Amino acid sequence: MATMRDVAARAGVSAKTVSRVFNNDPHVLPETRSHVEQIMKELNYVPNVLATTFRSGRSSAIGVAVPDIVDPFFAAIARAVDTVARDRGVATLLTNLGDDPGRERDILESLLSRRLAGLIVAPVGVDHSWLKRWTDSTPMVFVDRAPAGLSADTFADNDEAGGYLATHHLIGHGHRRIAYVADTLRLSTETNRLAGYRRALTEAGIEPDDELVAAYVNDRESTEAAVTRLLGLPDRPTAIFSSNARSSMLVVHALPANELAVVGFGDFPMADILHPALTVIDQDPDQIGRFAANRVFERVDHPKRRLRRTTILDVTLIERESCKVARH
Amino acid sequence: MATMRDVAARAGVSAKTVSRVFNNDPHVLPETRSHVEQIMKELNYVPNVLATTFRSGRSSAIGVAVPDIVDPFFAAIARAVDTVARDRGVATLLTNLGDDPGRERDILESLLSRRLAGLIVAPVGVDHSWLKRWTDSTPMVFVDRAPAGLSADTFADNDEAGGYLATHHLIGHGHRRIAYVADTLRLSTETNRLAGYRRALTEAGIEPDDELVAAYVNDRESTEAAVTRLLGLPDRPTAIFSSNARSSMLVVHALPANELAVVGFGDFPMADILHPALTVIDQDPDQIGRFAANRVFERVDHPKRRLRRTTILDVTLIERESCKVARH
DNA sequence: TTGTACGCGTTATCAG
DNA sequence: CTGATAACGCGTACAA
Repeated sequence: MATMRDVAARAGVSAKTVSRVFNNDPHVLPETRSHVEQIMKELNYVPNVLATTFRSGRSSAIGVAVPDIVDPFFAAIARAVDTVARDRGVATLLTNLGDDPGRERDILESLLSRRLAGLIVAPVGVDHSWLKRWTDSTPMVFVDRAPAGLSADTFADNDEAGGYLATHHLIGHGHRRIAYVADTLRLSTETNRLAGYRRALTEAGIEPDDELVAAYVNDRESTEAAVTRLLGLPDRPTAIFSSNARSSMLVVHALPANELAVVGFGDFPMADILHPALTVIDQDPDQIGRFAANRVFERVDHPKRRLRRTTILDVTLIERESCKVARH
Repeated sequence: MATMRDVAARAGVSAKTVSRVFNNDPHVLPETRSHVEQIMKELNYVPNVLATTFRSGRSSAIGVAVPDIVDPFFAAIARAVDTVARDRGVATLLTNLGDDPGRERDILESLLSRRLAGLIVAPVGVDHSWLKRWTDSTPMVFVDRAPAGLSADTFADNDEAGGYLATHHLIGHGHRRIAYVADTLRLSTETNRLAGYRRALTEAGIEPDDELVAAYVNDRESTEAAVTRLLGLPDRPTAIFSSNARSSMLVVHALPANELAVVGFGDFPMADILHPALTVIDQDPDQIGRFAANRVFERVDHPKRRLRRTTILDVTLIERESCKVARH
């Protein structure tokens, strides 16, 4: 591993000159430059990014932290960020937070202590006030969910509107007994979707019924149990609003085909090939990722510029077939 | 951002003592230790990982580079690596390579120049000889595909056996005209699967027919075109072997339901919910990720230990319904 | 145009 | 057990 000094010694110049050549400083004689470049090639010189970052305090990488890389929604956000960052010659470092809120701080702090140029987080924790210490040294952007106990740039979907849209659409198809299926109800995204669901019902003169809300649907057993319970209800539902993609996949799997109408929150690969093809609320993770990445760079380039902190993105309904299943 | 010196000054000790406390060096008086710990808490001291890594040369992070994070196969590998690394208190930095072989080197070199403890790569490039320069400073493990022009630890699936298994299974269901659908034919994984396909045919006394091989199936149009061509053949196929998950999703989408029997290489979410549910060759990405991560740490802990370089993992056939579609 | 001195935050060495 | 000093590789400030 050749260092700058090695190159300098071999080229008969000072380390500083090598540095200048590498950073395209114009104040170098063309002949000196080409000579040094020659030696750099010979020695296969690669600058130690660590030393550069350490010295300058400015890193050329941004971090992305998401609850679960395997979730196509978060994967798509990450890829979009990577695309934007790469255009700028910036590397993207992705990390999995997992679903344990208690670990979030350790993981994020380990990322931050690498002195990244910026950080994009889809949080799982319940408190982010401890991040204040980092906010003036590292631009931070939250996606999917806003932070708790901290004011920061946020790009989130209009979950309430999405919940409303889905439910309203099912009501439009004549349904009045509509079940709500969720994973955890701890996160604000879920509670907002639930609120939208309730608003649509109330607006249509339907009394929300807590018996129709099934939470903690996150694996095959819990889904089977929830579906069985719902179908066994005396006044059983004719439709289901599944509030996240993972639950949607599970519900579609557990439900006898064409038994109930279904609308899911969050599109996923293959949703359009199912029988019946699943009607969904689309979140456009690609857009979220691009916005978040651009915001990070905007904060890097213009630290003082004043910008609206919170951006709520519209969601749209993609109508396919599952919403048209007839009421039994 | 308090530094070690700040803590040292406030605690009335030297920086080295703070360092010792932080690194649990036993040679510190308990009272000194608790006093320093107190101050560290007061000042919210977080060590600068960058400086530590820079100085010591030892990083506490490993890198993972995959062609596409959104592909559930690679995402699962990455998550498995992360799980193993976290148990060891090591952070995982994930990066997207994209499908441009030309960019691979830049991206990997940018990761390596951060002086990671190890690197796990699912390569997309055609030459990796340039990596030799890094191999003695950074343990490297390849997954999914072996490197080209470089000898390194590799955990790959038995692609040839998988291709054979799938084709043999279809032959067992009475098919003799079996099409082979692929994305690129550039990568060794694909050519090995193709070799297995040919071996199964030959072994059954069936002459491989190049007209039945459709390559470059990677988006909706190319898939439509390929399927139309295959179905229009005078002696048209009665079954398809799709050699990767992405092609499988596309083929299943483009094919009229129950028109041809299908077996796909690589399982994916929802494959079991399709109509008919897709029979697949399962690759167990979770196992690959765990193996790769453990190997990295083994190389870190025991640099001199001699280990078998290449590990070929068995694949299995998950029989569902799509292989049973009758011959028309 | 080029070079010298110094420091970023931490750890290794060696002395006390 | 504790501290002073040097060094990791590079960039900044200033001098030549």
